[in-house]
Amino acid sequence: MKKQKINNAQTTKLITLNDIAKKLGVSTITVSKALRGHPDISKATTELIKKTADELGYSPNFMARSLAARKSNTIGVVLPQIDHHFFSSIIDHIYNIAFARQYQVFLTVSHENAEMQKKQIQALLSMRVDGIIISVSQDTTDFEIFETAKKRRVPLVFMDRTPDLADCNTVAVDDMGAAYKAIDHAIKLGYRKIAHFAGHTNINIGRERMLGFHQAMNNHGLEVNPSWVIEGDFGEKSGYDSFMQLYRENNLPDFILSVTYPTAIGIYTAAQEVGLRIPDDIDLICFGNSEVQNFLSPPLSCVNQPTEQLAAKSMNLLIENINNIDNFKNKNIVIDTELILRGTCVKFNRS
Amino acid sequence: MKKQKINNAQTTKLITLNDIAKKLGVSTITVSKALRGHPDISKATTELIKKTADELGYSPNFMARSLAARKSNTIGVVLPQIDHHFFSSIIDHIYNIAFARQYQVFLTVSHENAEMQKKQIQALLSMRVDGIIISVSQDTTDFEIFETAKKRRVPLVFMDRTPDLADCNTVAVDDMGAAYKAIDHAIKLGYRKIAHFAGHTNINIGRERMLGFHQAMNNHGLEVNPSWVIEGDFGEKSGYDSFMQLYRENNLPDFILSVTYPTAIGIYTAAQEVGLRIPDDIDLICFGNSEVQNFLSPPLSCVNQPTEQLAAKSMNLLIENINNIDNFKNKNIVIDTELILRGTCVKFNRS
DNA sequence: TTGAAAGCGCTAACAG
DNA sequence: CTGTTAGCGCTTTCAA
Repeated sequence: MKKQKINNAQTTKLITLNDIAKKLGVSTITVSKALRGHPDISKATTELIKKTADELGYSPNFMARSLAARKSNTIGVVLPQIDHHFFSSIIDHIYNIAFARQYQVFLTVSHENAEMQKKQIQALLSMRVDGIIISVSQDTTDFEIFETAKKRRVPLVFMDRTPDLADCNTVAVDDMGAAYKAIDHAIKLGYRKIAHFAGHTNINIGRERMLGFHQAMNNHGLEVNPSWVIEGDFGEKSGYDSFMQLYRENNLPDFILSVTYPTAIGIYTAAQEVGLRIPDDIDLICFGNSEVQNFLSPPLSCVNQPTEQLAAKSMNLLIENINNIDNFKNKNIVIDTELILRGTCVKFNRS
Repeated sequence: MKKQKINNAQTTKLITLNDIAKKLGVSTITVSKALRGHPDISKATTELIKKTADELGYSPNFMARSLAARKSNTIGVVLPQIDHHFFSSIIDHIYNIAFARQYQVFLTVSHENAEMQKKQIQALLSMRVDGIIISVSQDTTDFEIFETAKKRRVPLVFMDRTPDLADCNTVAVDDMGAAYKAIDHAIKLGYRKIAHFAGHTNINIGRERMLGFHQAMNNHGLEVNPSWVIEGDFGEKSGYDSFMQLYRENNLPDFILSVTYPTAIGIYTAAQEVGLRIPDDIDLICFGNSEVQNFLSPPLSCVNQPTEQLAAKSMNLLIENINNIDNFKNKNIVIDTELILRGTCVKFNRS
């Protein structure tokens, strides 16, 4: 007695190349080639195969394809945050470019946590991404995982936030120059009691901004008051806390260079809370632009970090590297910035 | 003469299960099991294998694993935008939950374009994701691709923005109730000349908000002025344009229910441009909360849409469905909202 | 222009 | 507790 094979509901089998091949009486490989538009196959056959595939609702299996081809056409992106205009704008552009260039992108968010970041890079390597764009988490001190990627010959591009690593691809903003510009501007306005709410200085952006700050002060012959240089992180709370600390010490400056836009928001919150007016009682400027800054009270001036350029140059660099793994020479790209002046940092308000 | 195999630099071969197996003199499958912590394998062997894998720098091949296991442990997420607090906050929570539940997530952004959205869903199906969470693009009118996913037995959860589709999983906010609450509040404040800058009404959120608006007006015996109900999209420009249109017609209302936060920003821009003050000359409230609304001038009141709940309930529902594909009954989950009152929509400003 | 052979790296099912 | 067999769906040689 023959056993009847029950084609139960669970097994709604997906159409494979083979199914199409059988139905058409050709070989699997012919179908494979036709579907990819390979010139080997005659136009007529290609047409027929494509049509049949459509009718059957064929959907190529990405896993199988990548496995066999040893290429995933996928890039990984590791960002420290996503719910922050700077990064969401960047990722937005990255998706666009990737789409145009036929790449899939795997985005992961480390939440400023180096442990997570490491796991995520491992996962990305595990998915055999062709390359990775990464903006490192603020607490990154261990670079081993980057070396691992390198050893595996998976190209890396560090974007905006780069580690202290010799010979790697970087695409960053001229942070030092930008900080210099901002402080220079403030001093020319008349400010003298100038503070810097800095981020982590183990990350390039924190360090560079700090350097630019000091350089501008020096060049103008101004001393830096150490209690006005506060290292924190890049978040809102950090801005709030730093402000409050100085307020309690009755040691508030006239002007603050805020290391990020969220930090500036923290300063706004704190100032509002203690009844101090911006820019009259205390003035500031921050790094990072976003549309809503126009509608803050007062509109917040900033150093613009061009997200589209960051995204585009990072992608180009990465793809360039992917297409030439063997003798690629790492590049370090620096992008210029400009001051965007709105309601803060535009005039000296103390008499 | 024997040919010498040259192990050139290009071929930095990745370690495979087999390599580990050979080195240890065990079988591939033993290694496979050990690495996955399968109870079949003795503790000692497992330890040894894990150690060796580490030393060799083994990284499992996700493609091969998924292909063989017929399960990718990956979910797809399709969002209409990302550079917008509402969505970036949601995706943030989704990543967190996915990580905790051992899922990889593939995020795609449709940019409010149904064509793109379709391609992206196809790509996701091609990657054999286990399920998809989607917030549909504003111009979605064709639901075929959703049916396709259904046919392929890939569970779908529509989040926040849901299509007119019978029998599907949805997680949404009580938009009608929220709009009602907002308008009810405005009317009680004393407003009578009330407008609604609506989004696309082919999408549930646009339609529901519109319904709530009308219902509240009706219940208070107020007539709706048709020229004050403007359908547009969910973006900033739409808010700006609608405002300007009414301004030019000299037909401005007292109060606007703005369909999203970006639309409200558009209204702020327009008002500023023509020298009208909010909330004194014209008042408003919008859907969607974000921290910065506190710092707008004036602070913008809103209907809060709890992003964490949206993310969590969507993920739970999806995973529940994935784990029980066969006899899962679709669910429709509705989340309550609340008014967050700040500097707008708090008092009637006309005499 | 088409196809056959071989294998990508892994795992399920079962046998020992 | 360990291993064998078979195959996931596709593509890359290379031969016909």
